[in-house]
Amino acid sequence: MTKILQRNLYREVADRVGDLIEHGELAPGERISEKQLCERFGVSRTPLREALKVLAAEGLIELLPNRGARVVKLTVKKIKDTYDLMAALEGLSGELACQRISDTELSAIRALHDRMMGYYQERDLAAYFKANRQIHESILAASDNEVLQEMYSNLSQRVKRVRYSKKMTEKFWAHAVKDHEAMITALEQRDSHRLGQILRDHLCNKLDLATLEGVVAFDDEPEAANS
Amino acid sequence: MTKILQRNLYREVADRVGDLIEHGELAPGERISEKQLCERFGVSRTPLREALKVLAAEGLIELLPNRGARVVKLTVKKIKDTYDLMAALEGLSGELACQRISDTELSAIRALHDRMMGYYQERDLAAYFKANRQIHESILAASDNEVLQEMYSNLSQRVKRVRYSKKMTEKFWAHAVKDHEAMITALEQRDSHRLGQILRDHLCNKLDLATLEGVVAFDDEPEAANS
DNA sequence: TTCGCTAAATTTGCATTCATAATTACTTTT
DNA sequence: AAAAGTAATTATGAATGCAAATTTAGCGAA
Repeated sequence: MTKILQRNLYREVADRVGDLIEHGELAPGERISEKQLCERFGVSRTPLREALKVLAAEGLIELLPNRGARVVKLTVKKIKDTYDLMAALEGLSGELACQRISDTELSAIRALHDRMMGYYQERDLAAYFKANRQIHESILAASDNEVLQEMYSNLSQRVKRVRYSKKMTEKFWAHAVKDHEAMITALEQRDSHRLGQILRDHLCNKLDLATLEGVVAFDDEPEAANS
Repeated sequence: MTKILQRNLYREVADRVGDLIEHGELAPGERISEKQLCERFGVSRTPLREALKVLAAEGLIELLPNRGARVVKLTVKKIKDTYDLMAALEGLSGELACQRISDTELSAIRALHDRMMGYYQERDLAAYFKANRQIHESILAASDNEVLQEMYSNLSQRVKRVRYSKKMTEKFWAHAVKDHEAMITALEQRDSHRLGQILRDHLCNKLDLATLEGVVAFDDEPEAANS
């Protein structure tokens, strides 16, 4: 039962503008020219403006009345706040997953976990990351809470463009692996409280503030919106 | 520093359509006629359609391609899921508030709490509810996490139209009051873990599934979206 | 009567056009 | 030359118009 995906022009445009933001082609704080984007995508202003409204509601851009759209500037605080939230949501997903997960879902996650451990042994970082992502997504899916999933993916979208240095240290990696061992144990024991705790802490580790400082432009006041 | 509030037609329309949904004037699952709403508000289709896009992004309505907009049907499961999420967010707000709250904010909440207890003694339900809401909002504000606040108010919007019977029983009320006593204690002790726990459990109590069953129409499949 | 097909009417999606606000460029004044 | 005020330009906000899809109504056959 896959979600019905609507292919409207405005949705298409919103996705593509989102990509531009993610890949930094639209700079943070930069004023988004409607005309320019219209020409780029070959659409009229109507669907483009609808797309901008949606992106604003999703938190990727902000709309200043009569003054156009701007890409939201990600400050360190904003990223930190978003990660705090995502950690809480991951925690909840773990708790719910423990209560609701089916045996087939569980064994699928176990298989993913074992595969991932193999990748760790081989030091195959790319494969490890992929399996890792799949595990977290599977737990989220097993939580069987659509609102939660929707909100998580929205938050994830917002910080997607932050690409902190991916040079995982050995120590860091070992720690993450240890987390995952504890995770699968808690999940198989249906220890919801414990899995929740692990997942909350686990995500916090992912956000290394030190590396972050260099990536995000400035942490000054978001905008001098008032005249 | 109040948020700059944009007064665009589309935002105005979105708010008013939101009100219509909240007050049940637009029935769940009902097809929303663009023309009808345009005439009602005296605006053209452009801002109305933009408003619908935003409302869809906010989760109040859903847009079917070429088939118009529908008010999202709230099933018992969806409401339950939303409350689970809100509970997690309230918990997080408590944890963060403990870490970040200032003394002046704290004493303001203490004052609110004491006032609320007075209303409880007098059995002034309306005043009690108002103070209660203010306390929760204050904690949320003290958490100093804008993303969290935004998400919480969005979720709260979604379930606003669910008005379960407000006949608070004595026992129930006493329990809530007890929760609040524990809350203010934990907050003053800056016991973040404990306050988080209390807030998570507290909200769960608010959602009485028994009373809910009668209010929400049906809990059948959300929609037969596929042909 | 019920089912299926076809055509009219309605509704949605998008482009274009008009009005208004903001920005830029230019002129004038000190 | 710098600052300030004004006109020209550009961008945004909203309304209208047109094409395509969907829904509704009407008709005929089983």
